[in-house]
Amino acid sequence: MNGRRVTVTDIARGCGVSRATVSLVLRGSPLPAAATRAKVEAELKRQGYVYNRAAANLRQRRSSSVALVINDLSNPFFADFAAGVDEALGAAGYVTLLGSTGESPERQQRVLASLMEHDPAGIILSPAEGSDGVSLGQVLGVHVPVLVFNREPSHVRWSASHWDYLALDNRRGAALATRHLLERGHRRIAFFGGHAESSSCRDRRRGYAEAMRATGLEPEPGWFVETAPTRLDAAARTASLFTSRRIPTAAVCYNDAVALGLMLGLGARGLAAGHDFAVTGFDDIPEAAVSTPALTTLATDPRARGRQAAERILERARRPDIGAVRGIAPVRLIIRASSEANIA
Amino acid sequence: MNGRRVTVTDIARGCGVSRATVSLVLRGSPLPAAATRAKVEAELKRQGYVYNRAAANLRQRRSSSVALVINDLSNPFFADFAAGVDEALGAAGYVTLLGSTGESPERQQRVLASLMEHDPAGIILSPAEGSDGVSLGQVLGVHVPVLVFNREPSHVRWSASHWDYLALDNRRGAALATRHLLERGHRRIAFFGGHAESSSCRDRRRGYAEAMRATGLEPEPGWFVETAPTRLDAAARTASLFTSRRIPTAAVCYNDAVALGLMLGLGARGLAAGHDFAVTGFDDIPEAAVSTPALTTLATDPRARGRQAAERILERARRPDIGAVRGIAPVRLIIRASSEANIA
DNA sequence: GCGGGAAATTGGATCGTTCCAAATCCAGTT
DNA sequence: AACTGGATTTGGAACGATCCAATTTCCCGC
Repeated sequence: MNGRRVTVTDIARGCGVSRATVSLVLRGSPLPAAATRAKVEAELKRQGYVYNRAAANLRQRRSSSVALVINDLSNPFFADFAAGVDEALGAAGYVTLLGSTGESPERQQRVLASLMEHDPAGIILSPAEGSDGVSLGQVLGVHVPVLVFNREPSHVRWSASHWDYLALDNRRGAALATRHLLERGHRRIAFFGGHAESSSCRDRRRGYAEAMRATGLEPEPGWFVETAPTRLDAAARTASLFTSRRIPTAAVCYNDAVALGLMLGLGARGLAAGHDFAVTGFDDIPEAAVSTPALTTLATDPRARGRQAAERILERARRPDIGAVRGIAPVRLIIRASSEANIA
Repeated sequence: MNGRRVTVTDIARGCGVSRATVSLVLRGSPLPAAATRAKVEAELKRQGYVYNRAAANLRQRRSSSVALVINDLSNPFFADFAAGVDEALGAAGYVTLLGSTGESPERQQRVLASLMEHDPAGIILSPAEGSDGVSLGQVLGVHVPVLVFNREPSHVRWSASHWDYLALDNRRGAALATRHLLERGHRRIAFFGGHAESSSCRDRRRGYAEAMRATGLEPEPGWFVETAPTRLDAAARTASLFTSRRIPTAAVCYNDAVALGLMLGLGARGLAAGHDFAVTGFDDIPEAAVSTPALTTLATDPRARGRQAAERILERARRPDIGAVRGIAPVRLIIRASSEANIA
């Protein structure tokens, strides 16, 4: 319980060799003689030595950590992503510096500034809503490798920056869901939920609209309903779908939370999702598989995305010279009962 | 994009003062004259200086990080806990070193060893299932403050250790749910689900039994049903409740997953939870509020637990001498429709 | 017994910061 | 002009590891 930690100097003194030799043993160099190595190793164990990586990193001018900044950890999608990042970083001998911002750009600035002081080898940032690329550029400086995940901050000149980008294939995902509903015979299909100005919502709307037009259908303005990306707001705005001149028989929803909210809202109007009205989501959160009805949605494998992000940032740390990479991760349509509705 | 980071020496040279003076300015000491301070600050901005906290920590022999090791980040309960920890640590100027173990004790050992090398000011550990206190003691050593969250590793001699402990008030929670059902007039109440050997299940069963006896009722052996803590297994074992000589009219469930499973199982037997049979859960997962019927359960506020854990570990880092603390966090009964059943 | 070359070991400087004791500065007194 | 004492400033040694050039040890053949 008393203070002072054991250092290489203590070990060196304890077994009559120099600090340099102890250091060689610690790093598994082949230089030390077998007998010396054994002697040192015994002493390390005897004194309960713990390596001080901070000191080593200082001398070696390198870093053994990567910062991970997450906008919303309580969202299982991001929590899984974080787990994936940590898993891959750990396997590569790096440690994860966590920062969560709770979707606040101001807090994000503070968190990033604090993490930068710990000299991370790279930064994986899932930006808070409303992040500004210029402010980000200010805290992050120009030296540290950065990977932006999932959504685009405003005012980023990607062409001029060295930031990597990794996002889901929102456009194709929404198109897959839309085509699925079209194949089931639906023609009046709405796009429900999300903040229209967010980059992910824009992309999903675009995929939806393209799939519609590819079948010769033009989405009506009344079929776009904007909501907060939460169950509650989605439920509250269900009515908006039924004021349109041509009432939709199905909806591609911005994400699962919104879809579940819509199903609640439909229930309140006496409509059964999956029977009177078809619904699809996005994300495949655990609840999607067990809701009533089970939700047709797009699986994104956030854990694998996390591993991918970690590997990419480490690769960039190794070779800072290569140009920025834009990665779009595939999504997979999972068909369940909620899209089984008959056509009204 | 080129290498070399700016150091105090660069700043000192850049504005003709000594390193020591720059350091004083950096730390906001009142010693430097206003004019000097201004000059230095301008230079700091001009060169885009970033503080190197690792170097400072080395010199000052202190640490500005706390390690957080989580058994299962993809569980929203723990993800929320992590968010709370990070929030409180960040507010106190500390950084979170994250490690996730995926419920593997072996990986937990590796993760802890790696984190220890970064010299954290403390460790918050939510142990993997099957953790062994002796192995933990080996990696953690005896110097670093430790707080164990939520479950007890085996073979820990708490009386001899300096580890803090923080868990939910399982016993009182189960008692609250039981009393609630008793007040609604139920007399034949079962305790449904969970692995009897887990510490949390033991505690909850105990709270239930105590509440029953306090009303002069003796729980019958047939009223204890063991299940895996999952929806599926709970649904499958519903029948066991109805083989008893005196068939229960209500059940206190081990957790929400089990309760939701039981409600499914009841439905399959033609019974409506909340109408023909009363059910309570534990955890208040997001789904509990929106299931049909909505689930009466115990809210545990994991985020607040996280803040609490962070504050406790920082307090201990400040004063390592005080004895170990065992903390039991309150839980709150949330009454919803699932416990509204009439008495059969 | 000795020169020579490989193998093993080592002292001292260094990473970027802070600590500390000592040095310098600058009125204001005598 | 010398002196005083508070306010500022500063050089150099740490912190715990690693790098590097230099030194010591060891073994071999002659």
